[in-house]
Amino acid sequence: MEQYSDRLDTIFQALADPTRRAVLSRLGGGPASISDLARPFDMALPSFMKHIHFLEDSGLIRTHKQGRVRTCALEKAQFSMVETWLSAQRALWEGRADRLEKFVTENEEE
Amino acid sequence: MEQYSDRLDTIFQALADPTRRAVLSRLGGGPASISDLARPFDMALPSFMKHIHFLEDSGLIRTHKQGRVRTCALEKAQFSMVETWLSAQRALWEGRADRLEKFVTENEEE
DNA sequence: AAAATAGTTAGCCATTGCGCTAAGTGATAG
DNA sequence: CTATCACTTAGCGCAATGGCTAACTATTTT
Repeated sequence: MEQYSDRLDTIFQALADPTRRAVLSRLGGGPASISDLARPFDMALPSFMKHIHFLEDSGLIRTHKQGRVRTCALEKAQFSMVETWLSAQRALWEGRADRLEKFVTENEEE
Repeated sequence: MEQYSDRLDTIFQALADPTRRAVLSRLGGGPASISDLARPFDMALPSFMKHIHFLEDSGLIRTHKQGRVRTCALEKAQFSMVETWLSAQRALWEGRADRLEKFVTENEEE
């Protein structure tokens, strides 16, 4: 359970970019193709694709190609990593020394 | 309300590093000095200080120097930015077209 | 079959991130 | 008043990020 931290790294970093967050919001409404997703952004396609790859590597979206079209969809479950971390953090503030706290501190301190 | 997105950038990026998350967890237990915080990490002090500055710039911690000691403390309120974004995201999945959704989409799409 | 569409690959560039060492400052301890 | 302590500043090096253009592949459309 040491890659828990690595996953969080990647997820938080995926979320640290406005383009990627906007893509996630868009996908909240349902799946979409790369070009549909890219349209609102003033950015060359290859640049945009990097964001898609980043999101896919983080596990926040999954994609699948059919014919010449690649469709992207949210991987909602991945968001719970963030929620778990936040809850654990709150648990610490509140001085609760429960499972959650142990789990996180043991996995975070290097 | 255009810097809402910039704030999120900085906050998420602050969270995208295991050292910084560990510091936040540590501070969850109460304020601490720089050297106390740095002790567990196998890292030169100036390197560690960059993390502290990053956290302070993100607003997730605040610090204050007295004599030669700088004390750091959590700025818990800042964590709600993340929670708000997550809630908004969930609201989108659930097709709820409420205030939250509008707020986020209007501020995210560039 | 030719043209248009939807991605993809390769490579360049500037900036930022994250580590380091060396040397400096200002407060406190002896 | 000298030494130590707790940062702080300056600057270096390397890898990753986020943008670009140019050129390519594979699928539809016409």
